[in-house]
Amino acid sequence: MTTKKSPPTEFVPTVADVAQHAGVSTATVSRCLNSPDQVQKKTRERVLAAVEELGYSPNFSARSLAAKRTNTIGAIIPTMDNAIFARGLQAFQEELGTFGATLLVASSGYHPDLEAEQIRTLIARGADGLLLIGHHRDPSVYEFIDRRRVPVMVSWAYDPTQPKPSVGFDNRAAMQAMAERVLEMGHRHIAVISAVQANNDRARERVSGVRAAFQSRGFDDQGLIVIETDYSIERGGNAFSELMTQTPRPTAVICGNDVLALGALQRAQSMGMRVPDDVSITGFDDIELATVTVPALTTVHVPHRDMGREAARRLWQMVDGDGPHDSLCLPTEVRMRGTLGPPPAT
Amino acid sequence: MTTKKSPPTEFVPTVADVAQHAGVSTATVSRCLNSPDQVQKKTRERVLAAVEELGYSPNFSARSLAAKRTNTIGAIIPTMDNAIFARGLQAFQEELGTFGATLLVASSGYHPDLEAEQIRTLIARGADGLLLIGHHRDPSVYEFIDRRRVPVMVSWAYDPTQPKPSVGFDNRAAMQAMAERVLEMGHRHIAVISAVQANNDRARERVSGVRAAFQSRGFDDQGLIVIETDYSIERGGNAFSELMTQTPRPTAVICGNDVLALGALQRAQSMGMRVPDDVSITGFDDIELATVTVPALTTVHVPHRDMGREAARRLWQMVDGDGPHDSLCLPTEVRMRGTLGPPPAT
DNA sequence: GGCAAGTATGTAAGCGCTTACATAACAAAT
DNA sequence: ATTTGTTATGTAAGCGCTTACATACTTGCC
Repeated sequence: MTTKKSPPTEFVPTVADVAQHAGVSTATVSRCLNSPDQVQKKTRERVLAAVEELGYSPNFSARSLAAKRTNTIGAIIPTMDNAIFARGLQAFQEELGTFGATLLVASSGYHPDLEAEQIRTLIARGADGLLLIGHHRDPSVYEFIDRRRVPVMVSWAYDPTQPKPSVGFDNRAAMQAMAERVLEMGHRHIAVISAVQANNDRARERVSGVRAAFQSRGFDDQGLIVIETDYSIERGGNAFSELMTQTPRPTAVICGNDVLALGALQRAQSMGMRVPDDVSITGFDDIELATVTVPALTTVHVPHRDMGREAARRLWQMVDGDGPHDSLCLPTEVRMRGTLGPPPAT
Repeated sequence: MTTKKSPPTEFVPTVADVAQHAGVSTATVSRCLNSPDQVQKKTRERVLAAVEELGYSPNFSARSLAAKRTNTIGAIIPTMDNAIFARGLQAFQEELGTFGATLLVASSGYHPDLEAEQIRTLIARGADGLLLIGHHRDPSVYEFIDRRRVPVMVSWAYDPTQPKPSVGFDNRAAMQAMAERVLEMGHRHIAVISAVQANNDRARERVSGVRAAFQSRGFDDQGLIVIETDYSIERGGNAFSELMTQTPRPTAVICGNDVLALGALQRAQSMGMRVPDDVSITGFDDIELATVTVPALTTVHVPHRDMGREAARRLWQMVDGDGPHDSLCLPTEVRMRGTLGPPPAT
């Protein structure tokens, strides 16, 4: 039940009210709020007192309309469902906060069309800059963005040959390192559970990293089984089940991310298989959950927080008018934990 | 490296451009976009063609400034870190989408001051309505909200005696049902790992639900141990460790949510305890992970999606000017899975 | 044919803010 | 005392849109 206890009379103060209250012009009030050192200390204090007293807070729409600037950054991530992007985005947001900028997040569900629409929406909403995940998208999308002169930062990927700057990591090299560890353990029957590679350059790079490992170690990658599936715990489990019906049965399953790996691990256990004795499983991302499973997940650690922070810094510099920026590649690292071991003796 | 391939000349069309292009006035263009049936079919088609051709999309700031409406709903959740709010919020967002509204999300980190600030920010940004988690907050916050005449919907809680309408569930009754099951299993030494109860009415209600269960079953709740901690897997684990040092050692640990329970479960296992043979553990929320642990988590299922959807519908009705709304209480349900069993024979 | 009652479109006044430019106030230099 | 330069504040023109009101055009009916 809503008790409509007669609310206090609606009065939302505007600059004009503050100006009158402080005995100055609206311009001075505006300056007090936006570039305080342009106004004399004494005046400033008077204005700020008026602001306080009236409970004034500037109207965002009016401000953005006049200033042609929203102090808002848009980010479009593939999904909020799992924790993969959470930590990096959190750091991104925190860093933006130190510049007085706000973050607007949208998720595309790994769907290119939806992503394009979200980009349009965020730009229409006046986003001063955009954070996008991965380089791959339709050229028309980039055309639209360039037309509106909106700075873009790409993250969760690193490719200096692409037109947009990125702060990320080398998905291919990272996965190659992981796959090499798997090969070194003695595994020869290896399978990959990957995200759908179409429209996802990170997934493609990771699979190609596995192949690169085979080559670098002098093996043939013809026999490598790759299953593509959506990211979810259950899908990971299903893919794992499918893999276990193959002959020869893979002794190691390399997963495109931790969520998939979690699903595989859980399925293995509920199938009565011991990990890593009967089968090895590896992940990618090193989300919090990876340390909590039993055994803990062997995975590729990604410096999510550093990545988010640095992406925010550089993107904001671009927004603030500084010239184009170089890309930055952050180091990843294989975290050996409990799910990778030598193949079974058989 | 950023290749600044000379971008196409910047030209962002405005209503005036579209109007001229279609040979009508700006008012007509505006009407075409906002209330299409007010304009004749023939004219409308002409205008829409111009819109298409110029790639026009209305400036959000200008539109909100003029219309005094943003079609934006703000939501402030305690945390994005774990999955607890993800599903409900997703449904909330989807439902809003069907009304043409957008969602702005902020997180407060369970901190009342931060939450108050976020509320101010969202209102300054012109949010037409607000989704808040739980009823409890400082009266001055509600005063501010009422002054601005911003409709508020409370969720993840249900209390029809509170001034703001809510769409949620009865935290107390839900937890009472769970605790009764635990008691029925024969447990007498029971501990609770709760979120910090200060400023969190949901946590308080849940603990009080456990006590209510003791009473309803004719037991004394004096011996009930309650540990408060932040929500995180690790904190849950630490709390669990601490509980296991108590004498008599609890045979069942009721957790305030699934994340805490997950931490407890994992810690139990890494301590070499068998669940539920040596100790029972229960959760709350039924997030995806709860079904994936081994054994799967016995927990309280909350209809997150229904809750989100219904909250969106009702909040939007309030925004659209319909009168005050009743609160809605959704049913919860104890999901018996693998982590609750009878106490050990000893 | 003329009038009332619609219906479709145009005109123009803001919405609340920022900011280029104008002005005022003052200090330093002549 | 006048000029010049510097700094602090004021004036007012928009930013791109919506919408109340005015106007023009239909149509139906006596």
